[in-house]
Amino acid sequence: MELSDLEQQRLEKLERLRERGCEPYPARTERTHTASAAIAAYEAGGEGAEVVVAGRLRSLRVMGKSSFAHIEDGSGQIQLLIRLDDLGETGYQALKRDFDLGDFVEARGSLMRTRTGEVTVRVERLRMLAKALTPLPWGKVQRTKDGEVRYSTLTDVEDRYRQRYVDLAVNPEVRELFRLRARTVSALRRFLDRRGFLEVETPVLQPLYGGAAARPFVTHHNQLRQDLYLRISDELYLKRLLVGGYERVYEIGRDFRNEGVSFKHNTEFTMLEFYAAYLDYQDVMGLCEEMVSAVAQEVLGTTTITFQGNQIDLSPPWRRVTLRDVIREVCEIDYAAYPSAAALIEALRAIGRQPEPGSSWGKLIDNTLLGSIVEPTLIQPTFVYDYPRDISPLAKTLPDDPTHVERFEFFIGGLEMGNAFTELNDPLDQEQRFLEMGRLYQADDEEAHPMDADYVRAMMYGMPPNGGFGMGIDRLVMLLADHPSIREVILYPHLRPKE
RNA sequence: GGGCCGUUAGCUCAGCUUGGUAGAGCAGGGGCCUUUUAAGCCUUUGGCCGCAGGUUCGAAUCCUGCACGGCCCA
Repeated sequence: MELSDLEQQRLEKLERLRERGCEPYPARTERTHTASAAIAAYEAGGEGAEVVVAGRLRSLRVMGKSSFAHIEDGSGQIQLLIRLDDLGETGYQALKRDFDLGDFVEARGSLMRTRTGEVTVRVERLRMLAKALTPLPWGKVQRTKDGEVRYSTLTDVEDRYRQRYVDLAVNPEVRELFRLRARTVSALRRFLDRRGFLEVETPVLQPLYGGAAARPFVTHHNQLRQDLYLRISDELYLKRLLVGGYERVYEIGRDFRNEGVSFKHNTEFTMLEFYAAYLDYQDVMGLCEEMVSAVAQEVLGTTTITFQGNQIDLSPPWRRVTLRDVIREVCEIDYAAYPSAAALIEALRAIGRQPEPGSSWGKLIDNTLLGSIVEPTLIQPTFVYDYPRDISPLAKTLPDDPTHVERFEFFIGGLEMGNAFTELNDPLDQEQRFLEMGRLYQADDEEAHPMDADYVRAMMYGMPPNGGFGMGIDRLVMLLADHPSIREVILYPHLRPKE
């Protein structure tokens, strides 16, 4: 391994420690208090109490015969006072020469308060727990009465994503962001668990993909000599469970889509899907707005959030508008007046749009009218409902309009957050839809929904009427954390290999 | 896929317009300093200027291509 000059210097320090009989990577520690627990113990009358704290050396102010340091652990920071008189000549020299910012250390000592009022451990023994050979790119931190100002820390996004551990070590707000993400997921689980949903796990490797319009990744099982797809959604496996007799199921898991990346797309992303027997899509809208606002309340303590400068009110009820009406409202095109792809393309050209050639009527509505034109305007939570039948092969047709289905998507902050239907549970209709999809798409279009004969067979045994729902967790976290990029809220976003 | 921008010390960034031996702050090394907190003072090390070509007596700087990343558009 090639060591930089700075790393070489630290290696020499490590060797000096070893020569003196100090193991730089001991297996065990004797920590008695976290940083915040030690401070709490002092505040509870613990002046002079013995504690052992441990953490990463965050700052070091060495003076001739007395030094101050801060160490940081999972709970926060605490100051250490290290005096020559307390440690002895050898120990104090070691601190000055062989300890660096970034090292994990353990300090035994007594709790006190300094002249400036900060609770501090007066150290009697200082021990290396893990020598850091590579310096962390910390900037200095100036603590002011309103918080802290940080200087020149790691900011390059590429470095931050490629070495997320460094990003986390150095930028506390990034650590906080992923705590928020974890709290979001657990709040979703709690919400669904309380309402009688059963959490299940379905296959990630599937012999047939489905449940969404997307290109899959393909992999291969060697022994079985079988090609498998990484799932693009959980939908078809979850609904089979309703046939099995569960009334409410959900899954939170990773889906994979083999398409371009953007500020709102990562190739693998986390999806929540749930299915509930005896609910229709209007009921699901109610559950959805209740769930999202409950999660915000639990995670942020409020249902009013700010996303990219917009104040957004997540409290129910949310606006409900049909797809046809919202498109008419935003760009004055009534797609019902242009019942063919060719006519719709003309109408789009007339307002200066260049839709992708060869798009079907439904795709023009979904991608161009809704995705490009309407979606960015939907800042406040909005349910857009009743979608064209030919882009929704798994949804039940409207009772009074065979060209549309009982489906909604919902939008917040100009982002598409999720998708839901009154699920189609008529096996013969379902089979027809699969066949239709096959005719509608080119033979080589991988976005076409392949026929899933076993799914139809499951439905033949009887599937209760039900409402289904899917939501991108990453996007919900973007919203709650006010981050405009999906990569910021994924620990290890997909990047091209560097070399 | 297209356009624009970025890539210089471990980190944050100047320098490029107008070509002439590579700069700052922090971090690091040496020294002083027993209640500091961006500690302070003195001193000092550190560079494949993203990669590959081209122009030129001479390129971090001008030109071309490539890589990675960002933003915008499709």
